[in-house]
Amino acid sequence: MRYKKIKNMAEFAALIGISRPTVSKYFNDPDSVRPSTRNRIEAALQEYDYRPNIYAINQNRRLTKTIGIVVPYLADPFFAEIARMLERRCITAGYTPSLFSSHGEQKLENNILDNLRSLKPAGVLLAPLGRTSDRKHIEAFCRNVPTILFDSNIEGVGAAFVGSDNFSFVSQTVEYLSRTGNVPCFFEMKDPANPNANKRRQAYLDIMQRLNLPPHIVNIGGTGWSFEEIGRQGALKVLRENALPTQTVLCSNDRLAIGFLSACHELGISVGREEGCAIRVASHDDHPYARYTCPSLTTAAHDYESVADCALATLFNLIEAGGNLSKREETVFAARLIMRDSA
Amino acid sequence: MRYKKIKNMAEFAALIGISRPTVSKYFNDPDSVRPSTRNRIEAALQEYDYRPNIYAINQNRRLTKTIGIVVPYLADPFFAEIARMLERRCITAGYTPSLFSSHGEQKLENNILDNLRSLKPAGVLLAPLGRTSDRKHIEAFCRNVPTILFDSNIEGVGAAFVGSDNFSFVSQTVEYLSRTGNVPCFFEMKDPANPNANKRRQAYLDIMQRLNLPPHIVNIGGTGWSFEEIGRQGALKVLRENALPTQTVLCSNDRLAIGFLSACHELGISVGREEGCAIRVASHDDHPYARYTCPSLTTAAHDYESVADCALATLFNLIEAGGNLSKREETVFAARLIMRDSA
DNA sequence: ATCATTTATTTACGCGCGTTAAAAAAATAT
DNA sequence: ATATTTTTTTAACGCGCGTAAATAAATGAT
Repeated sequence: MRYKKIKNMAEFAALIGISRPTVSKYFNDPDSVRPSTRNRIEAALQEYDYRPNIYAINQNRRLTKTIGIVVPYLADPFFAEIARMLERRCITAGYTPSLFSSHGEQKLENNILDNLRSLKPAGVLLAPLGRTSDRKHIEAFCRNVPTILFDSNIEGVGAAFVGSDNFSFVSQTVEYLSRTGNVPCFFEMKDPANPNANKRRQAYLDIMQRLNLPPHIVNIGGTGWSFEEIGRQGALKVLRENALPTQTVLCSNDRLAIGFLSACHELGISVGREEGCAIRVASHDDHPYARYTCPSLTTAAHDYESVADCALATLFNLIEAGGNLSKREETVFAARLIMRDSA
Repeated sequence: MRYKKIKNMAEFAALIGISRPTVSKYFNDPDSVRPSTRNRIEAALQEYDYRPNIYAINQNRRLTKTIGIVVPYLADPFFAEIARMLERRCITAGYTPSLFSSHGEQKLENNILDNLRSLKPAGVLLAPLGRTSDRKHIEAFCRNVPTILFDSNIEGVGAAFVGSDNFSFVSQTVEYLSRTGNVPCFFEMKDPANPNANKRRQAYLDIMQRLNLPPHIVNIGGTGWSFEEIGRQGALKVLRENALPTQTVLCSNDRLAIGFLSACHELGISVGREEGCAIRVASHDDHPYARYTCPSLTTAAHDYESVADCALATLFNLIEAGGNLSKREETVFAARLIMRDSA
C-alpha cells in the first residue's frame, strides 16, 4: 500500500488510466464493467486506499443505500436483540444500517425521524413508542420515506406492519396455566410505556371470557422504562398486602416478571410449578435473560427470526416498488410457549 | 404549514427575500445573523418545511457534526447502557451521534471503521473488541479520525483512553469478601471475549499476593458473547464435580455470575451471605440486571456517569484541538462496591 | 447629518460525484 | 477483413451547499 493520498475519483481514475465515468460505473455495480477493467480497478484499490466520498455520492443519487432502524429503547435487551438481527440482515443485503434509539421520549423520536428524513434512506424500519408517539409526526414522516412499522402497530401508518401476535402470546400462556393448575391473574402496569401492553390486556380479558373463567387484573403503579424495578415494587406491595387474587400470576412482559421474581425471593416466597411452591409466575417475550432467572421463566417467545426476516423482506419489496405497496398488510407471528420452571 | 416543496436553499431564500449566503450563515450559526433576520428565517421555517441537504452540507464542510460511537456488542446491556448515556450527551452538545455495534466480530469492527471514516465524523468514541481487534486497522483509523478509546484500552492507540479501573474493581470485591468470610476463588472464562477479563484476572492474582492469600482460579470453557450460558454451564460442571476450591466465588463479570446463580438454583444450592447459605457469589460491573438476580448480586459498579462524561469531555477537547492532544492520557475511574445479598 | 461599524447582498467559484450523449475503441460475430 | 455489438472515453452539465471578495445597506455613535 503506497501512502499517496487520493483526493477524488478523477485522480484515482487518472492514476490507473481509466476514465472517471467507468470508475463511477464500477462503484455502482462492479459487474457492469468488463472483467479486465474490473480487475485493474480492484488491483488499484489494493494499492491505493481510495474510497468514494459518501456525501458526494448520496447527494447525486435519488436512493441511498442506507436503512434506518429506530427502536423505542435500546437498553431493553429485547430491542437490542431484534435490532441486532435487523442490522445483520441489512448488511448481508448490501445496505448500511443506521440505528437509533428514542430513549422512550417522544421528542427524541421526532428528532430522529427529522434527521432520518434528511438522510434520505432507502427505507426505514420503525418500532414506534406507541401510545407515547406523536402520531401526526410519524404520519408525515411515512409520507416522505418508505417505512415499515414493526413491533408496535399504529393503525394505518406506514406501508406495512410486522410484529408478533399478542393474542397468540396470551392465549398460549393462559391456556397452559389454567390447564396445569390455577387460573392466572394478569399482572401489569396501570400506565404502561411499552406499546403492546394494552393489546395483551385485552387478549387476556377475551381469552378468559372464552374459557369462561373469571378475569383478575392486577394493576401496579409506576411510569417509564424501568420495568424490573416497577415490577418488583408492585409485587412487593401486592404480596405484602396479600392482594393477589390467585396464586398463578401472568405478567404482561418478562421484565416485569423479572422484578416479580426478585420480590418473591426477597419475601421468601417459593415460585415454581412443583408441589410445595407457593406461587406460579409466567410471562411473555422470552427476554434474553428469561432463561437465567431463578427459577427460570416460563414464557411465550417472540419469533424474533421471522419478524426480522419478514420486516426486511417487506421493506425490500417496498423499496423495489418505489415506495408504495398496493395495500397495507399487517403480518403477525404466533408465539411459542417456552415451558420452564417458574410455572 | 403550506405544502409547497422547496427544493433547495436558494429557493427558500428567494421565497423570504433573503440572500442565500445569509441563510447559509444562519444554519451554521443562528446567532451569527441579526436578530430581525433570524426571526424572519425562523418564521419561514415554521411556514414551509425546508431542511438543508445534509449531504451537500457535509461535502463542503471539513468537520461534520457527527460523532461515531462504536461498541463491541450492543445486545450486552452494559454496552447498551453506556451507549445510551453517550448518545444523550452528544445530542445535548449539539452533535448527531451515530451508533454501531461490532457484534463481537473483527470483520464487522473493521467494516464499521471503514464506513465511519468516509462519514468524516467530528470524532469517534470507540470501545474496541479488545484482543479480537485488528490492531493495525484501528491504528490506521485513529491516524485519520480523532478517536477516543473507552472501556477497553489498546496501548498507544487513539488520542486518549477513558475507562474503569479494573484493579479497583477486583481489590474492592476481594477485600470485602475476604474480610467478611471466606477467601474468594476467581471464576472466569479460559478464553474470554470481553476485553477487560485478563486485566481483572491479573488484578486478582496481584491482590491475593498482596493480602498473602492463596489464589485459586477456576477456568471454564466456552467462547463468544453468551456469557450467561457459559457461566451456567461452567458452574454446573464445577459444582457437580465439587471442584470449587473455596465456598466464595468471585466472577469476572456479572453476566457470568448471572449464569452461576442460575446453576446454583438448578442444583438447589443456596447462595448468600447469611448463615446457612452454602456459597457466596460476587462479581463486577453492576450490570443493569444485577439488582434483580436471586439473590441480588453483590458487585463492583462502574461509574457509568463519570466514564461517559469524561469520554465526551476528552473528545470535545480533542476536536477543539484540531485532532491532536499533546499527550495520550489514560483516565480510569474507581469502582464502587455494591453490597447486596449474594455475598 | 456624518462617519464608522456591523450586517447583508451580489457574484462567482469549488466540492466530488452522478449522469448523459456522442464519439472512439475494443471485442465478437460473420 | 468487414460488419456488428459491447464497452470505454470525452466532454459537459447538474446536484445543493460552503465560502470568499467586493459592494451595498442598515445601524449606532458622535
